[in-house]
Amino acid sequence: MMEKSRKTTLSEVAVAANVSPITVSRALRSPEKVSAEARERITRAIADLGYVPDPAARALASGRTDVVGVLIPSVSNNVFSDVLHGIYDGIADSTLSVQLGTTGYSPLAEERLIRVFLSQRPSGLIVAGHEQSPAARRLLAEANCPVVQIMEIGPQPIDLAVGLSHFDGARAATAHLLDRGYRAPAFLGAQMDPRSQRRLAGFREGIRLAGRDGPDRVVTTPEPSSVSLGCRLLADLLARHPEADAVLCNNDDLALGVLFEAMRRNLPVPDRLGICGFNDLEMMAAAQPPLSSIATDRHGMGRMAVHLIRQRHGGTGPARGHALDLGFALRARESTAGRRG
Amino acid sequence: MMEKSRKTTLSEVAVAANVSPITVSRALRSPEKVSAEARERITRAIADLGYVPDPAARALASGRTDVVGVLIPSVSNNVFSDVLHGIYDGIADSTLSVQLGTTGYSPLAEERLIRVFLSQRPSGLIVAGHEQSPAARRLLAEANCPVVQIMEIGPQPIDLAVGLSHFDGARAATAHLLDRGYRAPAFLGAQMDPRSQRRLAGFREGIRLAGRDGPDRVVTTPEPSSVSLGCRLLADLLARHPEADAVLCNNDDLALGVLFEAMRRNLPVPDRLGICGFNDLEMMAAAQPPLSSIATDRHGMGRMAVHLIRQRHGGTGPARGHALDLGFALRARESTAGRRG
DNA sequence: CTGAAAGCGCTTACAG
DNA sequence: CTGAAAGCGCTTACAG
Repeated sequence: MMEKSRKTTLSEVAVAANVSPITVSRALRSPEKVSAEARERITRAIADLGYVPDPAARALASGRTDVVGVLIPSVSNNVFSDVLHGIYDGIADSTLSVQLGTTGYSPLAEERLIRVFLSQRPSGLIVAGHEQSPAARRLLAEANCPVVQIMEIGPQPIDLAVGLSHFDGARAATAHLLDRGYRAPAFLGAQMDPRSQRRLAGFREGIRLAGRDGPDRVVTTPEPSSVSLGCRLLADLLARHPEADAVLCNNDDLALGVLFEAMRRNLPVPDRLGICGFNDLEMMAAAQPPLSSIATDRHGMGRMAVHLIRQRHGGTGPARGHALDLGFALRARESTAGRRG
Repeated sequence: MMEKSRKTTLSEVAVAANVSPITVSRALRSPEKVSAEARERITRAIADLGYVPDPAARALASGRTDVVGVLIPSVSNNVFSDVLHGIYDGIADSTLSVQLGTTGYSPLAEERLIRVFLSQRPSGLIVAGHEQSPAARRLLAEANCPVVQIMEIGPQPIDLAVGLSHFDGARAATAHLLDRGYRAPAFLGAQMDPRSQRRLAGFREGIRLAGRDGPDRVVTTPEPSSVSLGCRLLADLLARHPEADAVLCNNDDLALGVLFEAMRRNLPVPDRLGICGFNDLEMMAAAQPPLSSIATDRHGMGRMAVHLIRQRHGGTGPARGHALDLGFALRARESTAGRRG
C-alpha cells in the first residue's frame, strides 16, 4: 500500500484535502481559524496518510520548538527522578516534550549544555540549583524563553525559581532533635552539593540558636551518597564523637544506613540514638522504627516548574524575579521519639 | 558588543573565516576534508562569534538527527533511572542527545510516542520490553534506524535486544531458597508488569522442578511497588499461608518492606523467614541483616543499548535479530542463610 | 581541497 | 476564511 518509508508531508495532506498547505498548517495550529468543512477534510487526510508534522521543519520555520530543556545533576538519584516525574506529569496534557541533560554536578558541563539547549530555541528551561557559572547565568539571563531554577529558592532568581529553603529545613530538624531531649546531635553528609551545604549551615544555626557550644559534630564526605555510606559515616561519627546521641542526615539513604548500622551495633533507636533524614522518601514511614524526615515536594517542584513555563507562554503567571517557596514539613516519627532516661 | 540575541549563523561564520558556507559545514562534520589553514580560521571564527549549529536546520537538511529516543514506563523507578544513567554515560563522548518519553505502562501511550519520536528521524530508538502493540511493532520494524529493546531478552527481537531472563533469575532465586532448607517459599509481587509476570513464572517453575506440590504461595497486587507495600504483602501472605518460611520478592523495595515488617512481628530473619529481592539495589548489602537478591546490570543495559546503536552507525555490531543476554547473579547474603532447626 | 545551486518541510507575514 | 511568496539555516549531491 504505502510507499515504504518516504514520510508524508504537509503538502501531500493539502492535496488530499483539496486545500493549500497553509490551510493545513493553520488547521494544525489554530483549528478555529479554519472552516469546519475544510477542517474535516484535513483531519481525514491526516489520518488516511498517517501524517505526522516534522518538528525540525516546524522549528526552523517558526523559530521555536515545543521542547522544555531540563538540566539536572544526575538521573540516578531519587530526588531528581521524582522531580523529573513531576515534569513529565506537567507536560502530559500538552504538546511539549522534554530534552534532558545531566551535568554530573559539573558547572562546565552545565554551561556547555545550556549553550546546546539554547541553540534549539526551547519553550523553556528548567535548571537545578543556583550555582551556575557566571557565563551560564548570562546565557540564561539573556535566554529568549522562561527559565525556572528548581530545588531551592535562592536570593536572586535569574528568572523564576521554585523550591524550598534547605537551610530552614535542616534548622527545623535540628530544633526537633533538641526538643526531643537529644543532647549531642550530629550532622552526617555525603556528596556535599550546594543544597547539602545549606543543610549543614542550617544544622549549625539550629545548634547555635539553642545556645549549645560543644564540639561541631559533623562528618561529611564528597563521595556520592548511598545506604552503605550511611553505615560508614555513623561508624566514623561514633569513633570521633562517642557522645553523639542523634544524627541529622543529609538525605534519607544515609539515614537508612545509619539505622542498619545502629542495629548492628545494638544501639537502640530512638532511645540511645535519634535519626532524622531529609526528603522523606516513601520508605521512611515503612521502616522499623519509622524514620523521621523533612518532607519535600519534589514531584510538585517539577510540575510547578512546567506550570510556570506554560503560564508565561499564556501571558500570565508571576513576573521575572519571582521565587516560589514550596516549603517543607517535619515528619516526626518514632526514630526521634527522644532519649530514654 | 554582540547583537542582543539574533543568533549567529553558519554563513556569518563563513564570512568571518573568508570561506564559503559549505566549507564551514564540512569543517564541522569532517574536519579532515578541510585544509589546516581554513580549519583554523573557521575554528577561530566560531569561537569569536559564539556560533552553535542549529539542530533543526541540520535535521531538515540532512534528514536525520543526533537524537536517541528512549521509551520507558516511568522515571521514578530505580530500575529505569539506572538504565537511563547508563544511557547518558553511553552518549557522553558523542554528539548524541537523548529524547526521553515515559509511557506509564500504557501500550497506547507507547505507540503514540513511537510515532512522535520516529517523526524526528532519530539516530536510534531504545524501548523497554517486548510488549509493544502490533501497530507499534510494525512502526519499529520499519523504522529507519536501529531499535534496541531493553530490560529482557525476548524470543523475537524487533531489531536488537539487550537484557536478561527474568524467568531464569527468579528460578535461580527459588532454587537457592529451597537449597537453603526453606520448605515453604512464597512469591510477593507488585505492579505486575511483563517482567514481573516472568519472574513469577520462574518462581513457579523453581517450585515445580523441586517436586513440591503444596499450595501456590503467591500474593500479588497491581499497585505500584513500594517499601510499605512490602510490609502489607507480607501481612497478607502470613494471613493466608502462615506456614510460609521464605519470600522471593518481585523487587528490592518489597524485600526491604518485608524485612521491616518481619522485625515488627519479631520474625527472625533468616531463621524463621528467608528474604530474597530482585535487582540488587545498593541498599541490599547494607541492610541488617544483609539482604539477598538477584543482581542485574541495569546501568550496563543502558550503556550497551547505546553502544549497539553506535556500532550499527559505524557499520559494525550484531545483525538484526540479535539478543544480548547480560545475565544475572545471585547474591546470597545473610537474609537467606537458612532456617534454624 | 573548495564552492554554486537546489532543496529539506514547514511557518510567517501579507493580501484578499 | 483562504492562499502565493519568501525564507528559516543548514546539507546533499555535483562540479571543478
